[in-house]
Amino acid sequence: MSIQNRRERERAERHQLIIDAARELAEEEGWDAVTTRRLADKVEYSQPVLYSHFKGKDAIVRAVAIQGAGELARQLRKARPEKGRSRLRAAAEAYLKFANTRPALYDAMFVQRVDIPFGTDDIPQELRDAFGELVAAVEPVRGDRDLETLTELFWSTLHGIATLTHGKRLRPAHHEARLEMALGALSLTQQEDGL
Amino acid sequence: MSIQNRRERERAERHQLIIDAARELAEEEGWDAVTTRRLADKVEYSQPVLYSHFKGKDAIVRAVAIQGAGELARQLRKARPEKGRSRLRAAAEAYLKFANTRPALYDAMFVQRVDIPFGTDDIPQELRDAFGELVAAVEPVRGDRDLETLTELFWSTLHGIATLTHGKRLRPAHHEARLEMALGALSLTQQEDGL
DNA sequence: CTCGAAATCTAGCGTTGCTAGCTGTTGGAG
DNA sequence: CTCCAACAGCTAGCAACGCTAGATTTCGAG
Repeated sequence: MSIQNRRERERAERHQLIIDAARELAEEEGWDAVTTRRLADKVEYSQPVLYSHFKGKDAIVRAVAIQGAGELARQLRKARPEKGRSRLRAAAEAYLKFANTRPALYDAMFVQRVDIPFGTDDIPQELRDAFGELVAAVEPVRGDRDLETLTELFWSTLHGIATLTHGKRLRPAHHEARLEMALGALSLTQQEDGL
Repeated sequence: MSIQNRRERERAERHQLIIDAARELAEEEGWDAVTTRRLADKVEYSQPVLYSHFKGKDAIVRAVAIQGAGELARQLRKARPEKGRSRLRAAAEAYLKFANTRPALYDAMFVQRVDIPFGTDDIPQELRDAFGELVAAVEPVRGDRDLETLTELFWSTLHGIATLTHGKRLRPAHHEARLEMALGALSLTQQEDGL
């Protein structure tokens, strides 16, 4: 039985090795550089080994994305406001910092057509966790608005800023002012209906 | 001289033919289906002809994207509020409708790594126009906030909603409520500083 | 030591974006 | 009217891609 165990352990290690190699390659040179040949080279196995671990290249990207969501959740969890600042701001800054410092990872998670199950039941726990952190950050400013809807709006705003910034479509110098304005808009004062 | 002219005219027509074919193919089957071979087939020329018009496939996508921006600008311009509703809402609805009904076009414009000049001088006029329409829609609710920054925030929010919706990451049933909430947050009431 | 199964690799398929170089057409010079 | 240079367009092919069939090596069980 212990031989079986060793084999399984080695297999799991290699599984993770592939994921790590893919992420590193993507972060260093972008996803275009992540070809099955280069990836196989990097882990020092031949191409078909990749396919004994993952159904295809997409599945590798998906695995990287899911672990990336775990990392994002961790970053959000440990983001606590300095005194005199809101939790909402701390979460927003942590989110945007993540998107900015790990653009390839962020791409795999939320930009590339990667079809992680989202709408349905089996959403990966990592994604639930990350969204949960956003919910917690939004809660103090919800007023009488629907919490989940407000979180989706918060997320959409952050995602929009992150992707447009990454595509150089927003003026970098105004990043702070934009964030300030976004937080101001989302946080305070209930509005009357029917504009 | 008229022979020269005829040649140039025919060339320009074929140029547009290629762009249209690429857009149609992308809208019908997604950008993955837009290969140089299929595109050449569709316009009934051989592959190398494409390269006498465009530097490469990227340049074709870019051309489609820029014309798409023109289309978006037109949609925004003709979006006028029904009575009792804000211009901001009319613009937001037109923007999201565009993103939703022409997802491939929207992808080429704002999602794919397509590197249209943005930050610098020579931004295509079509993009300036589209952004200008957003500015105009935001103006009535600016309060004393910076107009361009507020427009960037408005755009970011719309872009975030559009892309996350397309990726099935937001609950479709709550689309209306989310938009309502977004408009409410962006429109009214100046907030005090320093959260 | 031998054997069979499991693990791993070599080699190759079909498709991609792109290009070198041949071929047939055509408009202007003589 | 003839010729020919210039050019438009095509055929064919390259290197790199994701992926896989089938040969080969490895290694524990008997």
